[in-house]
Amino acid sequence: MDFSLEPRTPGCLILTPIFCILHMKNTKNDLTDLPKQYNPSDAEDKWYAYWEENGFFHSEPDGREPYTVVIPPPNVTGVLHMGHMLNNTIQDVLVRRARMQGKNACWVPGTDHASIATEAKVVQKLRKEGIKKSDLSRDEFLEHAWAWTEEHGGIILQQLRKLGASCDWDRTRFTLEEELYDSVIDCFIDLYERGYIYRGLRMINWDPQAKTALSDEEVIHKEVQSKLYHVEYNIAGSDESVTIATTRPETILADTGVCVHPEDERYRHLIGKTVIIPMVEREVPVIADKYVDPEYGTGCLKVTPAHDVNDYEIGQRHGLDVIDMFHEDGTVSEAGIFYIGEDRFEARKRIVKDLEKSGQLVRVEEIRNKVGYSERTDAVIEPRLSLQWFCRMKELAEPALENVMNGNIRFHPEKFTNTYSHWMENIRDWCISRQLWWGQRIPAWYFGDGDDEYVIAKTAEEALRKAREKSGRELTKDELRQDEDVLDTWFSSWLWPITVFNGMKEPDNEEISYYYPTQTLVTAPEIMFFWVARMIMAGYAFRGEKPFSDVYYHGIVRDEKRRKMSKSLGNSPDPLELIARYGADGTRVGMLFSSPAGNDLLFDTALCEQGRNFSNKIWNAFRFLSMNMEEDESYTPSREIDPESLADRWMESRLHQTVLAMDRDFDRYRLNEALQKIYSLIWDDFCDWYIEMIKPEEQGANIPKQRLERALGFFESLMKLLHPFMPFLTEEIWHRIRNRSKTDAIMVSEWPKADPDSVDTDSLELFRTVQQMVSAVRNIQAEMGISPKQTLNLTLKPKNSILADKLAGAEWIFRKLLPAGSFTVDEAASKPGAAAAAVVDGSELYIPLEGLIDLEKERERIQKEIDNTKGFLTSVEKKLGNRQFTDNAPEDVVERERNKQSDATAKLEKLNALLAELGV
RNA sequence: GGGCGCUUAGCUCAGUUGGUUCAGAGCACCUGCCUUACAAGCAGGGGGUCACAGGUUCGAAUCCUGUAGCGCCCACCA
Repeated sequence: MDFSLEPRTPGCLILTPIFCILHMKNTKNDLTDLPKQYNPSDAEDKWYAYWEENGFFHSEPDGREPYTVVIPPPNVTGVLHMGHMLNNTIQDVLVRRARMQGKNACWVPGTDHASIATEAKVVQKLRKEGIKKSDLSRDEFLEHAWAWTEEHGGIILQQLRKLGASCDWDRTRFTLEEELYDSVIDCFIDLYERGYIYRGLRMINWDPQAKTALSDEEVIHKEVQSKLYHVEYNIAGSDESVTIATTRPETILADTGVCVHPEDERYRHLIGKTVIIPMVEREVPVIADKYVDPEYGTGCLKVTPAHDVNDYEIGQRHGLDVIDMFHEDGTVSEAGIFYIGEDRFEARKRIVKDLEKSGQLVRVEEIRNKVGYSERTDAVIEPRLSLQWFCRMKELAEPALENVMNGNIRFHPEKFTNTYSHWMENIRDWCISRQLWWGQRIPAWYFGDGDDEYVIAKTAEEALRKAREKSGRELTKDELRQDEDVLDTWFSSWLWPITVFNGMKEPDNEEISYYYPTQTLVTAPEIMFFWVARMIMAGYAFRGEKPFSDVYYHGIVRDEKRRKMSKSLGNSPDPLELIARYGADGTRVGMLFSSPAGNDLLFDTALCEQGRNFSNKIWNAFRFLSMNMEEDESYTPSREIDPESLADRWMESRLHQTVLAMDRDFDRYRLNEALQKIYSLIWDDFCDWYIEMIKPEEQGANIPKQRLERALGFFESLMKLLHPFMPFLTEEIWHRIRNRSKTDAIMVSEWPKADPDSVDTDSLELFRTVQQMVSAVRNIQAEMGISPKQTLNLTLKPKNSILADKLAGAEWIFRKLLPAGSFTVDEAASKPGAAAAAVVDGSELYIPLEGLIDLEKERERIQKEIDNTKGFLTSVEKKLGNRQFTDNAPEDVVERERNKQSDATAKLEKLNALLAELGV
């Protein structure tokens, strides 16, 4: 195996390796170099190349705490779809944040050889070229497969770069590369020696299209409309007959018995007699077994041990013959006697006709039943008796179950532990051999005439030695035959967190010791059994330790109609087109906005649009700040706030508040909530209020230098908090805000520290009052139809003197946000005649509107307020009037209600007074 | 057949320990604004019996029981 995953770069994906440090232009109001709209594609390739060139993605073991994530390896020949987009966006957000927190973040990328899927694709491709797989030798076929893999392999990894994935590309692995291949073989041998792996004749799930055995997990049961055929079987040596119901009449040809319930009076007399199978005229015994449900069908069961799991078991119990009537491709074999060479479903049609002709088809009933389909080929699964390799699971499952149930491994959302435990408690042996060529070949070597004698060995040499030892014969190399089959893909994937660090071959190497156990696995619940559960088992089996601490299950990406996005439906947007249209950042935000853990994502491009708009908002916020820079002046963003400025104190508090909340969200894997918080902080708080407040007093003037530097300081922190979600834009802004050294990237900057002491609740509260007052004025402007430019004289009547001082100090804010002519704060103010008024938080505000006011409208406004307040007050008073409440509720709750009551009462009084002044 | 989950504004969904205007957010919608960062924008606004029926409690979107509808997982009923 000499396959290197050197990324092959398709033309459309060439990354621009050109990088130049951007210098901020301090050209006042010269916006020629800053377009009004943010253009993501310019920035994205540039910054990705920058990150890669500076080795920011690469991790080496060191003294820091590791944060390791292994990618769920996509199929090597796959292309990026929306599911990958979501999966990898989430991983990237987690990894980027961990990196900024100072952890040694290591995200290991790679691809999966996807045995059955890839082989199917290669077979299909060869068929188009007129080559049948059966015409090729194993080696010839593998050559084609490798060629295909090299041609298509790694495209998906290139595409992940477009998304911004901060994978450690130096660590890219492939499940079929030599080291991993070897590890899988070692694993097989080890489990064999420990007694977990055995070879046996079992009823397995056969895929007649792929011509291979499958595990139980690869069978999908679907409910379908079927026909239940009632067929008459004659009793030998009598005129009597029994009617038997079956959904698969073609298998009549392989019947070797008829079974009834031992206590079924209708059929008791038949037990021990002989029945003649229709068509083939074979005489088979009538047996009794409690398995039969007398209520179902006719209460009489035909037994086909070779083609049904239950029938096989019944056959075993009663010593029935086993007649296998199908070839491996599902066509009828010689053993079927009739319809030889016909497909199973064709044979079914024909036998129904023939039975009808012979008068043995009694009736046909429409029913709904479950039929198993191959997960990969969608072929109807044929239960088939076959010699396969199995892995015994019960003991392996024990620690895997225990450590999830006791919280050592946490699932997010937690509800999936139920599904997991249910499966683990009922786990069955795993069929691990596949009749394919693309995969790790089973290291079993047969000698002698049959398949009974074999040894397990890694190499032919070793096998020969062992075989000689075991047989006591001087065997030659030619007498050894290696098993033709390969291992289930998942038999290599379950080692992924170990083998990417070479932990099978060198269990104590520095890397595995440092990076393992990994931290978070991000995947879909669909593959919980295929992969997650098995990785946990392998973790304990081979390292005595969990493979990861947390599993984040995300949902399926669906379209607006809740249909799963798929190629065949054609309802899946091309991720690269989305990135081209909305930017990688916009697309990432769109994916995360509506995607709490565990929930399906109803994808809508409107969400990406929102993400793109957000990019533009940030871009323009930066554009505005840069407009205010003096030419030839250098600016150093500052996190020293002006303690005199309410705007600064408030913004500082909001920042710390948000960091605290985001950290909590991240700890609980609520990524969308963390995103929404930083989104709102930037848009609603920083842009809509903070920037508005620091705008220059006069047109044409610039924001004073220190104030601008503080704004830039805030902006930098905001960009850091946003970086895990929108890596490209934030990096772009980061470098534009100030000239930086080549290695000073936001992606390796420090995540803001959450400090509860920096949350100044007084300032938050005061600013909230100011906001409400400003909004009240704006409401009056809107409702009265007053132009926002119309100068207003503003009088505030605060509820107390402390607030009076504070509001007086905030005059500049009111003036900045409102077209205030005069501004008065007076505890003893009385309302001017023709004025609009509002009550905010116990304080009043008046706007004289001589000539502008519509008294009737104003009355309506006030009356509406009164009605609302009254409603609120009565509900509070009702509560307080209830003795049960005041006696039983905690003191502070009652106290709160009392406060509400007095506040509302006061407000109501004021409003009534205002209304009275307006006259009736 | 067994298990798990969901039902909150037109749509998609938050709502943690039952108690702060808790009935919210985004989108959509309505009104007014091209206010020199941003119309991909700004300001203002309307909209919900929290699926239904009971119960526990001073108090329920939140806890319990039942009903209906929907979804998912598991299972060998011909």
